[in-house]
Amino acid sequence: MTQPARKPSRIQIENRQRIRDAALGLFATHGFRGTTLDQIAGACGMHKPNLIYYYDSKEAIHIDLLNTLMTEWLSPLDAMDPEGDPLEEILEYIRKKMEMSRLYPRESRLFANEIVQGAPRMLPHLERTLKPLFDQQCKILEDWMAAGKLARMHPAHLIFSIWAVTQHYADFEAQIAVLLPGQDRFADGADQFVETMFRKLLTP
Amino acid sequence: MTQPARKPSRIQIENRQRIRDAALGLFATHGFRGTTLDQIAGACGMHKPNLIYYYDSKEAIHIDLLNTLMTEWLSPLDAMDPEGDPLEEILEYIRKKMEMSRLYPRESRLFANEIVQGAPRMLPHLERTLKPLFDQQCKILEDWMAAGKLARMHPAHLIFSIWAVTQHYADFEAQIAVLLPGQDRFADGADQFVETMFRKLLTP
DNA sequence: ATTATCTATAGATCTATAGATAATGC
DNA sequence: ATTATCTATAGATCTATAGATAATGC
Repeated sequence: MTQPARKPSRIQIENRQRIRDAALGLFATHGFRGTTLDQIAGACGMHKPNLIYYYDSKEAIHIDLLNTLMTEWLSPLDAMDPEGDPLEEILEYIRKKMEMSRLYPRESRLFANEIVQGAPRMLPHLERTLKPLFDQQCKILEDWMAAGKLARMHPAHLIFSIWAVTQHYADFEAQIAVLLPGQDRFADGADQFVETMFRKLLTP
Repeated sequence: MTQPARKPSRIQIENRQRIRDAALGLFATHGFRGTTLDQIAGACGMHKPNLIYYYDSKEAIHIDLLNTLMTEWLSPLDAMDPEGDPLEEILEYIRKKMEMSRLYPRESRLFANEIVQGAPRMLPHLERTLKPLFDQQCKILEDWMAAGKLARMHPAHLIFSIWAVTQHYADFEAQIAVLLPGQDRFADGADQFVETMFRKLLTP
């Protein structure tokens, strides 16, 4: 209710962005309940009540983050072209997913947190937005397989395995850092491994 | 300090078990900070101060859970036999990991929560216990590959991909339930998909 | 006697608000 | 005038303790 109603000013937009940026890192690392307004305020150099001036509540920040996440997260899946070369289309999708793990690990972990905890705030979003896109992509994969252009397998589980492997590098980074110490996790052949793996798997 | 010092009685052992069982589900779903002593007490039918009678603090419950988790989580990795048939050893390991996702999703999610959040309480454990075992298993895989019994690939990333794919079914169950509704996620070919996938990948 | 349970609550922490003060835009 | 920032704090929630009461074991 404290939230401004009219067209947002430049300062409004900038400050809301600053808040989201600070909150993203904290929610991703400590979860929703594990993050306090004090921490967010500290991270973006604002005072606590100022956050509530820009967002109705702590939850409103979280929901705003999840909403923008959902659209950004889906964009590469959207891009698979039924007319393109099947293997290259999928490998390009996988490359994009790996790039997202590298560039946006906070986003990946925020999403992981939300889903591991049963997707309390995102279930409707998954139903309405992800599900149709997912079904459509499964259909494309099935057609490619039926046409003998890809090895036959369960398309849904194929997508799950792509998500699992690519997101693992962002979500389990703390574990990987222990097991492959002193190396850039990505430069060290993760991309190459993943690409080779799926190429072999998908080749008929 | 309230915690009993001497040999634990049967009731001690039982009640501590009840507490752990209740706390496991809650920590796995809501995270450490997202879970309250009230909730744990409610879930195991005890009074709040009674929990502190059996455990020094909320954190002590969490740490106890992570400790037991660490040993149980590692046992299947331990079981790969350098003398066995390479492909069958790995596939058997994968089957065990899938079974663990199916039977112990709470444990998998507790672990995922901890790692996604940077492993604040488990990093030393990972260093001391998981790392040596991991290096040893990488060595075994390398030897098998060098002997031409497995397709050549980066052994560490191979293990990561096995973990990622198998644990995904437990950790992202909420998402999978939306995308493959009305089906038993496991009966519906997940096991078969994963086994076929890695068999193809690993065959030289 | 010792071990376990229960009620009541202290003290810390956390979200959100009230309201005064400062900065900005017409 | 309107928008933004800041101090102080109310009220809720949460961990952990004190201490009285009940149950169990020798």
